Amino acid sequence: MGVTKTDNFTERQNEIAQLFKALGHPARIAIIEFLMKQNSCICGDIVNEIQLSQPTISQHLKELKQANIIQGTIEGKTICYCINLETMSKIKEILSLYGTAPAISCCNK
Amino acid sequence: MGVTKTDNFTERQNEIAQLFKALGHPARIAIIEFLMKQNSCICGDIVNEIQLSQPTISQHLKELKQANIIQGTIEGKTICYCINLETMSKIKEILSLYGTAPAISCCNK
DNA sequence: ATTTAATATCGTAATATTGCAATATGAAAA
DNA sequence: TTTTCATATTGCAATATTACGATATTAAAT
Repeated sequence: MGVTKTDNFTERQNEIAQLFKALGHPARIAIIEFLMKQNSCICGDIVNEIQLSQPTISQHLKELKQANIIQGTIEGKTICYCINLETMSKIKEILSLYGTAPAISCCNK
Repeated sequence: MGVTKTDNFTERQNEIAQLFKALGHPARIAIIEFLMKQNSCICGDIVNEIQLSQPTISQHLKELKQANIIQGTIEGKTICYCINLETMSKIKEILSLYGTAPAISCCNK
């Protein structure tokens, strides 16, 4: 149905999935990498950097913002986006929980 | 269009996005958490644990398998799935690249 | 050989996502 | 205050995802 049955899962599971989903598109990965590469905030040059239309980039930025992965501050008629380090740490913490080696395992012998 | 323009991005960016996309559903998060909780491989009791039909679970397992996040080994008429720790480390490495504080930043003052 | 049990695949309906052209908005510059 | 520039929103077409019933597959048990 294309509709996710969120009721079956915990709030935390849904929240985690939302975070990863927001990272699950190459344009959004490219945006994050660009923000990192700049080592500071940039504004609208993302559109020049990435070969997608301005509305499409704007939409991807919106999704990253909604997931709290980036944040934007208005600077005159420009907007300055950068990575939300708190959210990034949060994601890393989640992953450390998933990545520890189990004592017994049939597959990792 | 619902179609992702993968050509605009590097192979690595597409690969990373695929990994996160695979993690971007609460059922798949629940599956991973269950696999971790078991601290060993499990088989088909995922269907009992998660309130989704057997075909749906099977589909989610397939996606996780294709992304190399889990792996399954056949054990008689049962299949034993477990987390692929190598892939998990890979994802963690990627995130460490994204999560380091930039020297100059307009948002994190 | 048949049955049973576990998992996968197919087909399909409902909904979500992606992308863009057109247009709106909002703030500085002229 | 009109223009200009940067970004957001709307509307829509194409494709992808999610979910499940029905059915296939596969291997052990009888």
